[in-house]
Amino acid sequence: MVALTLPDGSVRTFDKPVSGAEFAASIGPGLAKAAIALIVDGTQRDLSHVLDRDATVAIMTRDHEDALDLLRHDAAHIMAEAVQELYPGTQVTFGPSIEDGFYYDFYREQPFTPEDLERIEARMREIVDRNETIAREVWDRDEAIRFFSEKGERFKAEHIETLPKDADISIYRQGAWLDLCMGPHLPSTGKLGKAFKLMKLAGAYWRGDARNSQLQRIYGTAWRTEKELAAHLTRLEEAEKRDHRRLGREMDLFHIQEEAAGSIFWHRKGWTLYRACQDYMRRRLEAADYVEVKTPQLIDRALWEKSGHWEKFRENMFTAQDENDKILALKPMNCPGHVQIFRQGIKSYRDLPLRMAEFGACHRNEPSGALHGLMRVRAFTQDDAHIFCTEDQITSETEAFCGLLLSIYRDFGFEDVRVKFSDRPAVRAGSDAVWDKAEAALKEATQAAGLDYTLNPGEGAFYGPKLEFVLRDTIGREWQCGTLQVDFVLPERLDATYVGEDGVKHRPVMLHRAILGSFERFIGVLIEHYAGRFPLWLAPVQVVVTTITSEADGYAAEVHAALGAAGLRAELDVRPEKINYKVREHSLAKVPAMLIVGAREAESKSVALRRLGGKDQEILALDEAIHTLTSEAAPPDA
RNA sequence: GCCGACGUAGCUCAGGGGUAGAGCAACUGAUUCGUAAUCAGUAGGUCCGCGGUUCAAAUCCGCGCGUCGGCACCA
Repeated sequence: MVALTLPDGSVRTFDKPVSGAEFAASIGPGLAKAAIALIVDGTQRDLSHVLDRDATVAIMTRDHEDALDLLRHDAAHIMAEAVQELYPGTQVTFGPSIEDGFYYDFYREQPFTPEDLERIEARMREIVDRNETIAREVWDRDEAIRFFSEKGERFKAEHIETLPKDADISIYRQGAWLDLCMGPHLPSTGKLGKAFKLMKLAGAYWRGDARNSQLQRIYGTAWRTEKELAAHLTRLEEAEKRDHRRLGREMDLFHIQEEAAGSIFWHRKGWTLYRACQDYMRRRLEAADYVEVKTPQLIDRALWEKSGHWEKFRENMFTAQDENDKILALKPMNCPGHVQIFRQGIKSYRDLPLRMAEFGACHRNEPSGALHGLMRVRAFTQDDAHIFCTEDQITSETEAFCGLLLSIYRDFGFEDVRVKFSDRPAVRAGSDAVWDKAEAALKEATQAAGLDYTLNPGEGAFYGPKLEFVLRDTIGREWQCGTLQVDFVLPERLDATYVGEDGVKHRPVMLHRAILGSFERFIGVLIEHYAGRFPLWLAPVQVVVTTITSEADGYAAEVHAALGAAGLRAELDVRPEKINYKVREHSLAKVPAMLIVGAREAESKSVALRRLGGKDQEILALDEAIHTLTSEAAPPDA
């Protein structure tokens, strides 16, 4: 007797073991047809899995929340089958399901081309039409290794060797093709359906290690229905429209050119946005009792040797030589400079915590393949600060920092913040006792600030644990911006001390912290988050005054002057164009507000206020319009 | 840095061994118009750079640079 409990609590009993497919059929023919897998006591199984003991069993259909993963994983297998049919000699490696789709990494001497992708996709559709049965087999380990080795599948053979000795070696066979895989899988290839598409070719390394073989990765996307697929493709187009590189050009914010790869040419409008952010940050830091400093760009190699950067970070540092061949490095970080300021004069415990901020322009020689618009650059300015404090102050300083960070993110329109906590790495400086203390302090402070965190075990810096703050934007993408790192090492290396209450010299702890991260990156995130439609306080041009007829030109100039006097960033457009044309142009330029004036407005000293994207307009007295706009344009901390 | 693709007018892109092409933008002129494209005309090019092959190279080949998509990297 086998008693199987369904999720609704009902129990069905059978005289002898039944397969999942038979179990589904016993419930109903519709379910038998829709079933794609089982969940037995919480574990996913193939539909062919034999239920031979009492269990709780759910039948998974395509509508189940985990079904997409299964479909995508099968899509990866079907792609691998198609590739090996079309290109014999290609070796398979791994092919998992990922967010929005799947990929499979292949080893093949000859590169795949975009045309190959079309052929592969067409073959995949044939395999779906063939509706091959997918069957699980359990093989003997040595036999499996021998089989794959003889086939020339050296990556698979190597992989089996690294599996635990007691692991089941399961093989999935579909038609004439087979692959080593944990499963589970769909009952047949036809169940995948048609809602998939191969997307792009990319390089990847075997086991993710740059020292290993270079593999060719093919990415695809797969969905339950063709409608979902179409929606996904539309989402990608939308994301492309808000790409900060595209908007940066369209909105005349900045550009990059090859003579300065990785550095930004900020145009007038982009620089206005940048300054709005920087002015805001400066006010917030001042209000939070930070002091602002400025340290040198070029510093002698000797200091970087002392700080440890020369040893740990040399690869990423730009250097210059003076006339005596002395080597200077462009600073990649501000910390050593800040310690030099701290060391001037004698510091007492009464000076702590000392919060030293700098809008520090840093240069790092990032690998060429890493550069990406504003998001990954070689020259950037951090909203950097170092808090010199005692060990006892770590908790309160961290808590205050988290509060400040959340408030600032909220002002910029980000409510959704995730925290990653990275604890001690294998190779580290400092005693376990100090690490215990620092890790505990960080955790405590994070919780006190009301933040949840996920653990990144062993990912801390060699000099201390760290927190990383990740923003989620309007379309759900995540961006790492803020960071807080506890550092016991640098104060020691660069000999920073303070005199304690006991009259004896002590080492301060340094907290490295940034909220926006770099202005470049953060502005990139802002552009994409708002799709260029900035709130008034950030918009480079806040309002355009424009005319319906040239009769109103004189009045429009008065309005423009009044806006300027009220501190608004206003432009005047008196070109003799149709109003439709001008509205369209300024709308495309994403100017948040337009004041449109014609003969009527000139007569009554009023304006027609039109909001970006708005359907209609509001007729207001000029004073009233200025009042409305100036109050909206006030930065959130004002 | 690695793999692949790409680099032609301000932008988006076509072309391809023998006067360099379109749309939009720009400029000039006309149009005075009520909320997302008025009409006509004009001008615009080191076809990424450097070498090579060729009677002839934007086109073919080599090297370099850059960009894009991934991977690796992100102290």
